[in-house]
Amino acid sequence: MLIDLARTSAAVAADAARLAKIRHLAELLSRVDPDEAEIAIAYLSGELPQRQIGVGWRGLQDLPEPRQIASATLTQVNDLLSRIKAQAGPGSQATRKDLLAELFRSVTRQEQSFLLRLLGGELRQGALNGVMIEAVAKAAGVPAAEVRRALTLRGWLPAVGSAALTGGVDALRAFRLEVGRPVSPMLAQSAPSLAAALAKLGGTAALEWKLDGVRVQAHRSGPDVRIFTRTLDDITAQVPELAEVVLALPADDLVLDGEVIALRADGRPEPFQVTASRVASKTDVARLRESVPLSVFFFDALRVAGADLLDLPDADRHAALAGAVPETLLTPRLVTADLDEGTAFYADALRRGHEGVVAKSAATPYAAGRRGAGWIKVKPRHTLDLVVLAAEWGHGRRQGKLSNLHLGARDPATGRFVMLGKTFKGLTDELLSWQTERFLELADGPADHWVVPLRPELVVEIAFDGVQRSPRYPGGMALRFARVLRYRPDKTPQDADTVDTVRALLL
DNA sequence: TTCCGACAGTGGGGTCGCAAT
DNA sequence: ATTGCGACCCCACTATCGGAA
Repeated sequence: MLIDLARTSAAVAADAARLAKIRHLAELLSRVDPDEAEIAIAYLSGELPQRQIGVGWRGLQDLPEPRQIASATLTQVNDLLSRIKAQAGPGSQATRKDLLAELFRSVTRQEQSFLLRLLGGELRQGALNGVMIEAVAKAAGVPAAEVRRALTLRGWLPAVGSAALTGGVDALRAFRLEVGRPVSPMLAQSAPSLAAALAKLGGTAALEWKLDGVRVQAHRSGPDVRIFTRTLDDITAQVPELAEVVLALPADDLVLDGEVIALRADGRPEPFQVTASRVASKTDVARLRESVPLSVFFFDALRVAGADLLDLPDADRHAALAGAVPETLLTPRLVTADLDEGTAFYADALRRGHEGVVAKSAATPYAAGRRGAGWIKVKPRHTLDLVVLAAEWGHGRRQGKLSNLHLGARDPATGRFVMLGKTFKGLTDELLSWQTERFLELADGPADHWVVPLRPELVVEIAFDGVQRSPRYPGGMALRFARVLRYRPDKTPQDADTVDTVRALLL
């Protein structure tokens, strides 16, 4: 029953302790019908079996009142969500809305609240994939490591968890790397400097250029090639030149990990927006590949010539990769324990317009998620002193706090401030409280509105990765990945950085 | 007892495809 | 032709719990 999940979710949310959350979830999983286990695991980890159904925050407005008595089963709810997803073409939005209303009319208030959070993509119960892995392990009586391993290979916890509940460890071990089915990609942590990254890895590391493109996983079985993104979406049709590259390799049973990127004629990278736009385009691909050709650089191999490599150390996997693809397709790499040598490699990557480097432990096997810190990215950081122009009220745990800052640079020509973007990152709870009070003193207009305009008096030091062209902001440029470092009470708005300084970073 | 790894939460800019206007 | 929405590309950071040291 849906009500059982809604109650479990509420209990999970009410307990701060992770072990208690795991207990609540495991108890639910222990009594769920095996036929509905996949749905239960998906919903309680904030996912939908359909992945996405075309309903977002807007579609969740103006829903009907709940009924009094709970009767909906998981299968009923899930079938309705499938019907919503299946809508397409003229009139589909109205039909979607009708079906969604039908769903919400058929459930109680507590179920509505759960569905709203689930469909809105913000479960806010303090448990998602990571906690659910533990809960599945507990309910199925298997080691969590077995669940994690199967998840890496299958990439979809509801399927893995359902198998674990039914078939235990044996069922989990049956998950193998399958060519044509994407694997959860290994992710990197970050470090503030190359020295810090090398220290974390303990001496010798493999350094690789960090290219500012789109992560791809290439699968080839004989003549069949499939290309997947980080979220395991199939983008083969959008990147035909990549499929051709893989098809031209001598080995015909392959899974490779790499980055696809648009390069200019001189070999320097295009801005990320160019690569992303090209990769996302589904129409006119044949013409686009002439005007914006994509290049691919591989940095890992999960399977070469039919041999699975995931459990091998990085050094061995890379050796296999280097044997399988020509050097022109390899991400430039340097294995070193020497900081000076590494620094020169990093500086060279930046000079050529790339994002930074990734430092890798030579010993680490391939594992999904961030566990193990086998990969550490290092990127340079810019900073600017900007003026807070406005602030937005926060959600969730930031409710009641002014959270999101509108940032502006000084325009010497007009004496006014030009907005360059927003940020909510880098703020401690203490700082959030302080700035909320301070902002209400500076409020220049109604403070009960979503956005609270401020007199431009506060200077804040902002870190960011770069400046990009913006179709949204008046200066035609925006900061990428802006975050707060600290307030600068010692500075006045007249000391703030200017739009000219920012524009110089765009070029 | 202290430290630190892993998670969840809170949102950022940009772009595409699609349906509605 | 334009606008709004959902989805997904890139992502940084803090708070918290609980196992490791």
